[in-house]
Amino acid sequence: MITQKDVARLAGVSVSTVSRVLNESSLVDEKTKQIVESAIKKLNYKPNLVAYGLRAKSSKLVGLILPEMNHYTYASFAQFVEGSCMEKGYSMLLGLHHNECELEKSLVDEFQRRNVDGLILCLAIDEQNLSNNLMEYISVPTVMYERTFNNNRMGGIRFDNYKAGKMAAKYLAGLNHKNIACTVGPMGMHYVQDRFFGFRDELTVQGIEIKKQNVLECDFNYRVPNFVSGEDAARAFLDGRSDRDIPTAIWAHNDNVASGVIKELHRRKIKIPEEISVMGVDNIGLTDMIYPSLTTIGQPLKNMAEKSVEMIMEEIELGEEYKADIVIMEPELIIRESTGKCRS
Amino acid sequence: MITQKDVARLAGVSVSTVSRVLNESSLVDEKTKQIVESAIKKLNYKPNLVAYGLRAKSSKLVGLILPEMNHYTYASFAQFVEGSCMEKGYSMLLGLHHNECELEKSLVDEFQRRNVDGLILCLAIDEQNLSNNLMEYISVPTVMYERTFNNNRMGGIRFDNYKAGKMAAKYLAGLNHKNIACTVGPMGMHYVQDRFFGFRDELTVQGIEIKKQNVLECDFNYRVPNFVSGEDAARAFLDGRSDRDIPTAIWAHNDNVASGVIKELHRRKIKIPEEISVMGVDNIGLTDMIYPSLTTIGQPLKNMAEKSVEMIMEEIELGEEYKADIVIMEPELIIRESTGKCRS
DNA sequence: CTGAAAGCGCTAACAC
DNA sequence: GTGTTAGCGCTTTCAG
Repeated sequence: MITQKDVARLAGVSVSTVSRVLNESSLVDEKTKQIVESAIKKLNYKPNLVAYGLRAKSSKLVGLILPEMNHYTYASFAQFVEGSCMEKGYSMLLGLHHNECELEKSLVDEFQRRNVDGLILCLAIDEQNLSNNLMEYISVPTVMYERTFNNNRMGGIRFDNYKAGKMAAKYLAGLNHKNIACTVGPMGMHYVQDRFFGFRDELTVQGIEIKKQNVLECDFNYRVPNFVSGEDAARAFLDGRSDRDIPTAIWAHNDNVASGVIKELHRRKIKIPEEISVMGVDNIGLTDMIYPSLTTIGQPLKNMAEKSVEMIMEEIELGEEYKADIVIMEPELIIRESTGKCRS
Repeated sequence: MITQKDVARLAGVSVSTVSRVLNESSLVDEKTKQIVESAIKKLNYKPNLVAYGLRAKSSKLVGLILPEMNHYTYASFAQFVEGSCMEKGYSMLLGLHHNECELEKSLVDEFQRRNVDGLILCLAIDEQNLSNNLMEYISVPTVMYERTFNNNRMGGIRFDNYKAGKMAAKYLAGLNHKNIACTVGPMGMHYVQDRFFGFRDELTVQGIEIKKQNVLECDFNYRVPNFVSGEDAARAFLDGRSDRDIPTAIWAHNDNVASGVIKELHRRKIKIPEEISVMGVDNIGLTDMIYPSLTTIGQPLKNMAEKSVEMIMEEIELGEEYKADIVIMEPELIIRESTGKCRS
């Protein structure tokens, strides 16, 4: 390993001069600067970031903690976070907690022991369960992703799930659908609730009532893949019903579930969207790859990732002055082929 | 931040004693050990890993460098690598180079400056272009993922692409298909070549000749999504052909492309697999979510990830003694709904 | 068995 | 302007 010492020796100066050149603390003679710089180049010296971090008490490291990576939204979010960090001269540590609190805690610990400058965190559990527990462990600037809560100490960023639900309902109502079904995840999760309440409220505004048997809570327990829940849901909405009772539109609370719905409809040779319109939320990569391509409400993942990193940077900069804020990002209606006018 | 100093003060011992307790270098009296341990607990002291790393010249950090995260195989591989690292007490830095050599180089640089103990690297470019360039920059234990090459300095791990091609061909031939089409990526990439050569060679073994117009090189340039290439390919295999000329089976060189093929077939109301069988490679999450679910040749991503980390650990341990090895992992035939017996 | 001291590679006061 | 010195939090000789 080449160190400042080596450079200093070659250039015939002291290490602090080398340091000064590197940090552009202008108080260095142009001539010595040149000499040092050529020595740096000759030795191909690169400052060691561990030592820098120890001394400067800043690691230039951001820790990103997510549930998993097998899910498009997380993978994509991670990709954008990485990009933003890189751009700002930070590297990204990635940890996955698989929705296990123990793992989550040890990741937080580990990352803090690595002096991360900031943490972007998507909690394993609902905000209720956590507040007392994990919160005290965290002593670095943190942005909560997706599961936010107000503690005016940590920033948060999330998607406007309520509005997403409303947009979906409005769009389907605008296509003249009256008999509408939907899936929901476990209502314990805020974001799940929000999506559903938005959907229901907007239907009410539109003068549409959603029948109880047309709302299906999926067994969203991480043991059954989402799309299988979708297949089950489609079955529930179709089996043993008279034609009049069959919904003309199905809104799934996420795209994975929607893909399962579509799969089951294909299996039954039901035409999409001619007979039944299908819609999701998230705008994952899959939406364009299936037939028919899926109409959905998109999350602005890139913006959310960039904003998260910006918030972290701001928090790092301001320190105590920082005032925690929860940023809620706008959903976007993305119309593809899986939805159409109601024909009955 | 709580440091050893604080613990030492509280326990009434020296920092070196604290360090000894932490590192279990047994030469410490049971009684003082107890005192120190209770002080540690009381203060909730956690050793700082940056300082440890600087001193020990081991960061307990593995750097994973991949092209991107929007692709299922990479996301999944990353997930498994993270899990393996975690298990072994390592954290994972993640970097994405988006197939840009410049970015790749700066990631390697950056990670090395962070004293990563090892690197798992999926190159941005084909091995040819790189050897002179990047190789010299890398001075830590490295495992090449997916794009391997023999330089007996770095380990490598990849999927047996040739065999994957063979397995696909054998399976389709076994279903009695004779008129078979396939897609290929840019033949400059070894792994693309391997898949195709395996496919072609096995067809020859089976006494089947693949017509030139039934091999379509996709414009696999990262500007067009894979699945769009698949749609284009399907069109090319179908348009302006007499019924006799239309293939009864299409093998795509990856699952994303296969999904595009399926999409286009749906659009034309062609029954899968009754009229045309479709098959892919990789076994990405999508394969189960589309209709019909996709028969494919699976990569053992979990094994590959675990093996990569093991190789890194071995290399770290053995140092100069380490003998670089290229490990080639077995493909697995996964039969789903998109393929069936030839009916013509 | 334990404490004191040196040093990992770097930066920042403080002299000169 | 530049060199000297101290110190970030830790481990590891070396004495005792």
